Amino acid sequence: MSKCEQCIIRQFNSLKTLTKEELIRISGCKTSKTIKKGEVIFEEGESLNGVYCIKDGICKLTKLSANGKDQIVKLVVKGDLLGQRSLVSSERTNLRATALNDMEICFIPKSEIITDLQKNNNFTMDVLKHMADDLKIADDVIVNMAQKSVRQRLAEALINIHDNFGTNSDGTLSVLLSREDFASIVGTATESAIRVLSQFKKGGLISTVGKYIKIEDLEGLKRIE
Amino acid sequence: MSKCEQCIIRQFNSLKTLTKEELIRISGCKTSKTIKKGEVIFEEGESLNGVYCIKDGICKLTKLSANGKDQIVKLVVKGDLLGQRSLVSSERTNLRATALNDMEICFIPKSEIITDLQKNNNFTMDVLKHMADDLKIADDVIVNMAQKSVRQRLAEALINIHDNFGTNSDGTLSVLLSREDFASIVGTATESAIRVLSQFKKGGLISTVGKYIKIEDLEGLKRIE
DNA sequence: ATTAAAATATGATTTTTATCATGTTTTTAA
DNA sequence: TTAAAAACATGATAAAAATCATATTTTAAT
Repeated sequence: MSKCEQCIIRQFNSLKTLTKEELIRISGCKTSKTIKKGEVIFEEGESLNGVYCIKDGICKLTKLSANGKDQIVKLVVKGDLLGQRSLVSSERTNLRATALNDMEICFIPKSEIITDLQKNNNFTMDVLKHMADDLKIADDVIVNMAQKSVRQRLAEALINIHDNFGTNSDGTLSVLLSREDFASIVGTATESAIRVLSQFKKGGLISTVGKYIKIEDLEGLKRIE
Repeated sequence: MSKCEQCIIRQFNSLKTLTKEELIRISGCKTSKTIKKGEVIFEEGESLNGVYCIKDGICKLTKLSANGKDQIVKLVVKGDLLGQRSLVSSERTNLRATALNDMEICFIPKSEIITDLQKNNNFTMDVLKHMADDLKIADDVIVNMAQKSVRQRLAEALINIHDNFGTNSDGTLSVLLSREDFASIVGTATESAIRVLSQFKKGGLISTVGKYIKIEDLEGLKRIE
């Protein structure tokens, strides 16, 4: 099994603040998992007793609304930590995590990492910093959901995915999402998401390469009213 | 000037985790302010170099959307800390804070409290816990904004205000908001908020006592489709 | 390879919500 | 106290988005 202290991924998240000794201890108690596309990592309402470090792949965090539709709240990618809230509160998760492609993840038991949280203030501060960033982003999402049209939200979703999750060598968005997923990010009906994406394509704002989407006119997308 | 170590308000927020010595030091460098209704405590984009402890009153945290409308992201009341994010990051605020009624607040400089954040792990952990709670609430708001109708969102807003901020002796909601504020919480046009509240009143779900709103049928509000 | 299921697409219609218009009431300030 | 401004109210209309219906295409399973 691979060792945390030799894993590059930790540089991308709060684990980078741990000392070599702490990492070796964590490494000894972590478990690695392979998750297949579509598989659920944890359910809404489940008790998490640890955090996941995403070594590879992407997953969506969703919440089931009263109307029966899933809302995607966040996309979590390679390098991110998953389930940080479980470190702080003993509450159950409020979100479900589902793999969007095949993933490699490591599970670190809460019992082990909580020691670091209590002793290594650098670690706590870094977790806090990430949480503060997430909160700021969440506030922005609230404003967008409340004030912008479906077209605008979808245009922004494309731009966000482009900026935050990168592109393949041919310029297509590396994150592959179904139209239903897009609808679930934007908070609209699947048909509406399909319609708007078709319009974007007709308007030359995006193009498609197989199932992948390529942004052709970033400025145009930003200008959507 | 009043002393933090004798102030009851701190029991409601993370300051409760500070030791008596720490409190005395904080007390020596804090400044008290009176804020009048409608006054802005800080602007979006301002650099905050400290946190505010709300001794009395209520304020709204808003963000200006590209369409020129303000969106209320959170209501902050007596007992809450304001500007915690400034403790963690040196970024500018992403929200504006405006008093909804006359307020008493204390300002604690970042330079002083940051020492505690670095040395007193209980304090850091409590701030972290609050941030995690806020994040969970924000996620719920995102889902509501994305998936629920204006009627539902407004009904929930009333219920939230009732549950979290309490009522006056006659049962009216203690938080007094204009119809524009309600619209800004729910993310709708002011006219729509007025219309829906009128419907709720006609339907016997709420009543009004002067400018105050009273919930008459809590279960009915919860049943709104 | 063939069929079933899932995902994508698009039209027609209805519902929801925003916008515009205008009037009334309440609050504020001179 | 009175005029002006702000807040509240409501109707008419337009725009946005959801829903329903029905194809078509793609993917998965036998």
